[in-house]
Amino acid sequence: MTINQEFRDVLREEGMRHTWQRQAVWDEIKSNDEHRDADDIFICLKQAGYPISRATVYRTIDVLVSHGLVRKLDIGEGRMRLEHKLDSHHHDHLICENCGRIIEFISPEIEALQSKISSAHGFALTHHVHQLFGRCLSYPDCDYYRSQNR
Amino acid sequence: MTINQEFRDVLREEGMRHTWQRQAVWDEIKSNDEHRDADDIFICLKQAGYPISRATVYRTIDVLVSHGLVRKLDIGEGRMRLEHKLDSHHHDHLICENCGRIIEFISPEIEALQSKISSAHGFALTHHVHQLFGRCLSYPDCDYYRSQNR
DNA sequence: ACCCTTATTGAGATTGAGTCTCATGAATAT
DNA sequence: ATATTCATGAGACTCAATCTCAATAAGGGT
Ligand SMILES: [Mn+2]
Ligand SMILES: [Mn+2]
Ligand SMILES: [Zn+2]
Ligand SMILES: [Zn+2]
Repeated sequence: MTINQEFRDVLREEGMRHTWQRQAVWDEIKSNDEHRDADDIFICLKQAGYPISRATVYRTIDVLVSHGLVRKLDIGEGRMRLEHKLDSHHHDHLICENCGRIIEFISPEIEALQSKISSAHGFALTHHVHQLFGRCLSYPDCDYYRSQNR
Repeated sequence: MTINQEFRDVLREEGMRHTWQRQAVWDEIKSNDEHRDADDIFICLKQAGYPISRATVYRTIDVLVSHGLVRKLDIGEGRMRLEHKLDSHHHDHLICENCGRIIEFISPEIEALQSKISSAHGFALTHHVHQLFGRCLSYPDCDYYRSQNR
């Protein structure tokens, strides 16, 4: 999954076709570590000159998610954010309600407690959503960052 | 908040008017402990014969939420579920992906860890979203329950 | 290289939860 | 009772995401 050739193979193993559209969406999502949404990706590709359709971007994102290459993140905005799973160990998120910053955190203790709670209730845990909302006091530019990022 | 007279007062303290529509929405939400959505409430009221509008149901829910009487629950279905906060200490949810059951859990350990993580990142925590998705092995009627509840 | 089959695409229509508009109606204060 | 002003209802509207379907192109076979 680190080089182009591999993405072509991931698709072929499922009998799916490798198109420049799919490659372009995957490349764009890989290209940075922010938590952008589908329309961000679409706009980037259009501005880079690709004649791609919004529907194809959405469809490709679903392909990437079903192959475990991308994760959708719903932070209650009415749209999905995305993140590639290349260098990723699982993590959850801290979200600043003022400036919008998204900080990642890992807590083996919480992960363990989740498993414990699930089995205590006779649940086979498949995944979880865990988000902490607040205000990032530690970033002095919280308000400035907000003004810069919509 | 347990008797009618009090809801009228809650509204009046904010200079808001007490209408039968607001009372009916609040009564309906109070009437059971499931996690229904706005349209469930609307349909119940219509079937009970109230000539209420969908817009009023949505608006009243927001009033109830802002007064701390109701909590919105987003479990990634594209719509909000609701729960009244009458007998409620804070809790989070286990959600069965097969039958749709929603089980409540409380974990003081996790709550404490959340605070710890937030302050470690210089965050002033305001609220959190924590949901465990899986399958409820402990309920033998999981499939049956699913078939009964859409 | 060329065909053929069939997955994929693009444009725009559609969906669905939730919000907004604004004329009409109702709740409260005096 | 009247006046004031907030709340309501019907339907238009928003916005992310999905769907439709005719046109296109990927990739296996020759
Ligand atoms: Mn992340
Ligand atoms: Mn609950
Ligand atoms: Zn901030
Ligand atoms: Zn179940």
